Amino acid sequence: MKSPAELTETFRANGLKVTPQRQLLFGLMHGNTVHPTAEALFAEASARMPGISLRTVYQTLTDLASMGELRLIDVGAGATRFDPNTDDHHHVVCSSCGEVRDVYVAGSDRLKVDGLDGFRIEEASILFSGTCVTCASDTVSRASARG
Amino acid sequence: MKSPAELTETFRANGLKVTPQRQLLFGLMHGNTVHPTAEALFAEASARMPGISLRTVYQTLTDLASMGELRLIDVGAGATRFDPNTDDHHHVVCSSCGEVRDVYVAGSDRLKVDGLDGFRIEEASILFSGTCVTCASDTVSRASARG
DNA sequence: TGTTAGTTCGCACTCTTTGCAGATTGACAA
DNA sequence: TTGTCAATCTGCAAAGAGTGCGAACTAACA
Repeated sequence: MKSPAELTETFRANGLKVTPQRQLLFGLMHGNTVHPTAEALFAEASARMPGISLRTVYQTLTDLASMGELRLIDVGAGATRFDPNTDDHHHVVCSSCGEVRDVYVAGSDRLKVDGLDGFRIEEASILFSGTCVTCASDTVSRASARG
Repeated sequence: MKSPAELTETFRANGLKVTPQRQLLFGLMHGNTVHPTAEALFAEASARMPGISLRTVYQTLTDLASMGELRLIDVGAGATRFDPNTDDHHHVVCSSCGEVRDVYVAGSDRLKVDGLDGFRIEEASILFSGTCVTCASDTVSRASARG
């Protein structure tokens, strides 16, 4: 995702207005690596700008996504996550706490895929799921506490 | 997924009852390759057994999934799809019509993944998306009809 | 400073899925 | 065949995540 200043330019260039709400969201998303949900972002935004609406958060996030500045991630559980990292990458999600991290995969061009008959592929996304370090050690702690 | 007869055994062995509703659903899912949604399955089931409830369809599908007889697929658009194919495979979805097909991927063991620090990976799923043959030719037809 | 098109906000509403509870019915024993 | 009892079914309410809409508001530019 571009910087807040660059986004300001881009929005104006596209005939879109740059409102305080949007500037706040640009700032909250820039460099953000936690892959927040719209609700989470709304909570952060509300703390800084009481009265901002969830509707506006969704609106702005959708605008950014359609401009290619943001990627929507569906980890298959609950709400959509938003990712300002537009590099070619994939994700890993903790099935226990829901944490999402970016992962970089090399060698995917050498995969042999059978069954794509006729499909014109536009995208391939890999989602790893498992248990993060924190949740893994929590499990260990609880186990030893128990027994 | 096991055959309806085998599932009948398995269910009883697990203390679960085998009702007409369940038998119908076993039959509808066995060998099913269209990756139906719960709604779609409910429609098919209703045609054969008027009065069956959507709640029961969800219930049975969930039971089958937790027994490992069915896989839940989230193609990131609308409802969950159900897949009786329990082989190690992945999926491709048509972003135009929503059709889902199974694909088999070889070489995924040789992928180099960076960023999994500490995660204990339990699963990796690959989702391809693009345009299926039917939708691709439809687009062509419309284009030539227009021009 | 005025004009106007783009925004914001709140609310109603859709869609998918789940919780609940009373009525029903498989499964097994007698 | 009948009885018993836990498992199941159904319908309805409700939760979670978004989206459509319209009135009020406000950037952006002349």
